[in-house]
Amino acid sequence: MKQRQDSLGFLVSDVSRLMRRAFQKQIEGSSLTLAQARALIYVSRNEGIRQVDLADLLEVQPMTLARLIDQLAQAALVERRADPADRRAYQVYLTAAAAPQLAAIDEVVIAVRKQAAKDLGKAQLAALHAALQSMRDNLSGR
Amino acid sequence: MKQRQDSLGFLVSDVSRLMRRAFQKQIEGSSLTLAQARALIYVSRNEGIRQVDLADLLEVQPMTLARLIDQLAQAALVERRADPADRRAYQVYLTAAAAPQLAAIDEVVIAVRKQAAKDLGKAQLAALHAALQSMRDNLSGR
DNA sequence: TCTTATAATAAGCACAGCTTACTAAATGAT
DNA sequence: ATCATTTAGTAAGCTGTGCTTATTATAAGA
Repeated sequence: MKQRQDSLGFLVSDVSRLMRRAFQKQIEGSSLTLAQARALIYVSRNEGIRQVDLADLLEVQPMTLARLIDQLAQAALVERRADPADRRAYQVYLTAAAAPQLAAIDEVVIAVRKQAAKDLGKAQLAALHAALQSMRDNLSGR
Repeated sequence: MKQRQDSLGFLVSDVSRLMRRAFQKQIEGSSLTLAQARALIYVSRNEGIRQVDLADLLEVQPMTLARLIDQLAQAALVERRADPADRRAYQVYLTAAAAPQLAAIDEVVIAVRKQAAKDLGKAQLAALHAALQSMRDNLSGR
């Protein structure tokens, strides 16, 4: 055994990188990146959301989100519609083409989790989830 | 409560991003990035290691590691010495300037962990660590 | 009305990884 | 011994994902 004694932060960043790698390998062909997939999922759960609110949900800067929406719009998976109540703002909606992509994402997400967490029991998985969520809350500083 | 129901992968990537953000904020002035810090720590635990072996330990491509070593060498924190047994290879050593940097890194690492994991008990933290390590092993594909 | 705040974005930078292609040296096969 | 293959390191350049700063148009508050 390797006795690496990594600190928590480095460990999380490792796992994140490796999960991204696994994701990208398995979603090959759909040409979606992890960040795009995440944004798409959030749009699907909040159709009609404004960009600024979506950015807040995703905890990224508005500019970061704007580019993601650009990419998803170019792939014809979402569309911007003018907010009737605010002429500065857009509302983001899914297109019909999004459904199969969302299904594909879901499959990959499940497959990656299966691979990564295959040695964890149900209770361990739940504990892990709770711990990570608590960490995110503590770090999000908002 | 926000009821986000994120999948494990996205959650890990969130936490990773937020921890990186916290790290960079706190290590301000030392001009080290997270990846550089990680590489420096690994050098400190394996002085004289060859680059290719270090890359393997860090689970990055040799090219990725070469650039990290470039940066650390330019900051005069490590130095390359010719491997006496293989004229193609370098061995990587710390310089005297590395010690205070390593100490600073350690401080920040501890501070970030404290902030992130402040709601986790000792046992929970240990379980989290174990779970993440198991995930890394399952994903590292080697 | 006039000032300030907000939504989106343009421009451009930083970080951290990758692939491909190359050189020099080591290793293995014939 | 020679020749082919593999290996260590790196140059060049791309990608993904985030950031900051500044600009424009609009909305909202004083």
